[in-house]
Amino acid sequence: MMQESGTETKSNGSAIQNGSSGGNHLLECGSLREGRSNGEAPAVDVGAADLAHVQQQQALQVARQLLLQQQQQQQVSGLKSPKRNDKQPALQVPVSVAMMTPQVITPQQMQQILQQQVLSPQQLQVLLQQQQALMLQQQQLQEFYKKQQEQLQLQLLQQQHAGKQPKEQQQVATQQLAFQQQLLQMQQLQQQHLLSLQRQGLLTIQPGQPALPLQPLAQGMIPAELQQLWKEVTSAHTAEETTGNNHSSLDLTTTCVSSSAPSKTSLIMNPHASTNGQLSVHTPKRESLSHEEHSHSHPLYGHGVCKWPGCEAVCEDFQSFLKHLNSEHALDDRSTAQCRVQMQVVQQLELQLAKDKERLQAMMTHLHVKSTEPKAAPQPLNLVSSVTLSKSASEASPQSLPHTPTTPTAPITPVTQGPSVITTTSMHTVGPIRRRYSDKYNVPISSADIAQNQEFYKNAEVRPPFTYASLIRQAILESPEKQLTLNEIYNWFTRMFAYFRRNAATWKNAVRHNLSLHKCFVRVENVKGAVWTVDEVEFQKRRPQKISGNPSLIKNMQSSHAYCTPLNAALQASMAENSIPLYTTASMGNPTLGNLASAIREELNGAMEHTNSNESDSSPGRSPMQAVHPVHVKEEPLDPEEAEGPLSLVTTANHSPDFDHDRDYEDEPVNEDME
DNA sequence: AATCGAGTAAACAACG
DNA sequence: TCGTTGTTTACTCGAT
Repeated sequence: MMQESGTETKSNGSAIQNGSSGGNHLLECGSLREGRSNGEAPAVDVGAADLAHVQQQQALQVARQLLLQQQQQQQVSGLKSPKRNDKQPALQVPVSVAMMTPQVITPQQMQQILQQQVLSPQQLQVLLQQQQALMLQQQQLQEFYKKQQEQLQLQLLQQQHAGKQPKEQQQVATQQLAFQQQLLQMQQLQQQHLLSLQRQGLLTIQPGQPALPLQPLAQGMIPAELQQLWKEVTSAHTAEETTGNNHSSLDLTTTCVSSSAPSKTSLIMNPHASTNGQLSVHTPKRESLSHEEHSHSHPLYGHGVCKWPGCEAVCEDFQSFLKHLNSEHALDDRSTAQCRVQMQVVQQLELQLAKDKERLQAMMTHLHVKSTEPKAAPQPLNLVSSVTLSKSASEASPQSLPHTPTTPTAPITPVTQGPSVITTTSMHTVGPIRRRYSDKYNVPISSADIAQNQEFYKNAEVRPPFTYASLIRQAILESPEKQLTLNEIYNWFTRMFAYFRRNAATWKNAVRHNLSLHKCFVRVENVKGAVWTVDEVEFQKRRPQKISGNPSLIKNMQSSHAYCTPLNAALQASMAENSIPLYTTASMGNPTLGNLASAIREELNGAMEHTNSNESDSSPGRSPMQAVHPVHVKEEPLDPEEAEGPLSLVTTANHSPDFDHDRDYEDEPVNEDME
């Protein structure tokens, strides 16, 4: 087991590297643009030539709003794209989102079409059929594409092992290219389809709007939805005639706005990304898209100002804004150019977002948070730097463990990390702990974290980021008499930390080892055996050597005047939030949370004290708990006869109100009645 | 590169 | 005899 420790750690490192490597290089969309310029033949020629001018304007507005909203939606959602293998080799043939998300009429668009009632039911039927056929094609293509991707990855894996460039890979790559071309053709087809719609006045697409081409597949309506919509509309269809001409200069050259934003990291982190290559984006509701609704949420209108880039024209109300929009930002070269600029901006922002996400991912990976779905577990944000699990845990439980769900007070998980990153599964793949922040003082500890984490560690099988020595000391200090038998220390571990409910042989050995090794733990004999106490002086002695790392942090800790004051305040606030009794002394009821918190704070204080080289142990930073602690300073074990005094009274007393006598932990039943 | 602290494993002895 | 407790050594790893 021990020999595997190193290898496992190394393998973790390699996994981390794999996980953070391989940026996605997306295909240029020049070919797409080129293909589109060639194919403008309308696929459908529906006789909708008599659209009324008013309706036309309305459709124009609605379509613009829709498309803008969709664009915003995509920006917010980080361009959801099919989730693929996390460990994509860097050589993987990249695919642009545009290719993976062919154009499909979105529900909003379809809704708009239907609401405008610009088509007869027969015409809609035709459109419906076309749409269904297109979607069927897309699904088939995407399935094929997925297979191709998997095949390619297999090839690449083999190639990595062999260190050569086999011909098969080139063949697969060629196939990939061919398939991508096929997808391009598919998109062109769909764009033609949309173009035809647009020419019929069904859709008015502002030039440069990337929404349509970027529309993810899942946002397209599934046939069932279309059918349902179709029924609704046909049942309520009135014979309203629609006439008129439309803008026909649909500018689709901006289709390739699909940037490289959906990087791998965004895939990993996107909680909505499903694993089957499809998107789990919620299907937008078929809500009514009246002007009133849009007037409150028009992306280009807010606070009485037109938000068109570089405009900022004041519009008294939404109607005037619409007029302004139609007049000033009509479909012309200028607006088109502005749209393109805006697209560039969006693209850059998406790129930046992708980079930042990737950076975050790398940071978390570096901090031993395994983000490989479905691994990783909820853990406190402040602990990620040091929370790792021993290999023994992973070896003892290679299977999926029935993890205890985290409590409501579980520490907050990193932001933007969806379930794909923070799940309750498997934390047992990480290497052994080498550093704990409680001893290193280089990670800021929030008191809220402490209080919350205590509850967290009770339930979540996450290794506490404290050294054995710190935990042993804490266990002893929490006891009323500041002394515990070995078995009681064991029980404290298992009671306070779910992690120590397994692999008992390992950590118990470590506890014994620490008790013997460190001078700060003093064995005191009594009639029925021996108890362990803490020599605070020795414990404080051993810490200065471990002050390390971030000097600025220590400086900050020192410079933050009255460090303990905000800590206490925050701690109390946090405990109040969690309905935890405030601690004042160690003898208070249920003092565990406060004690642990204060103990850790002591360590922080100790670090600060020792950085101030002239400080003595009796610095004002001492916690209330420590103030009342009787400090045992004994270099030699007590004479058994001496120990028969008051100390012996508590040797068998289970002082903790919630002491678990009946808890039977799986690896090794705790011997509760040893004495 | 050397050193140190921490974690892990294991051998061993004493003891009940 | 067996399990627990306690000590010690050896080793690895991460940080400095």
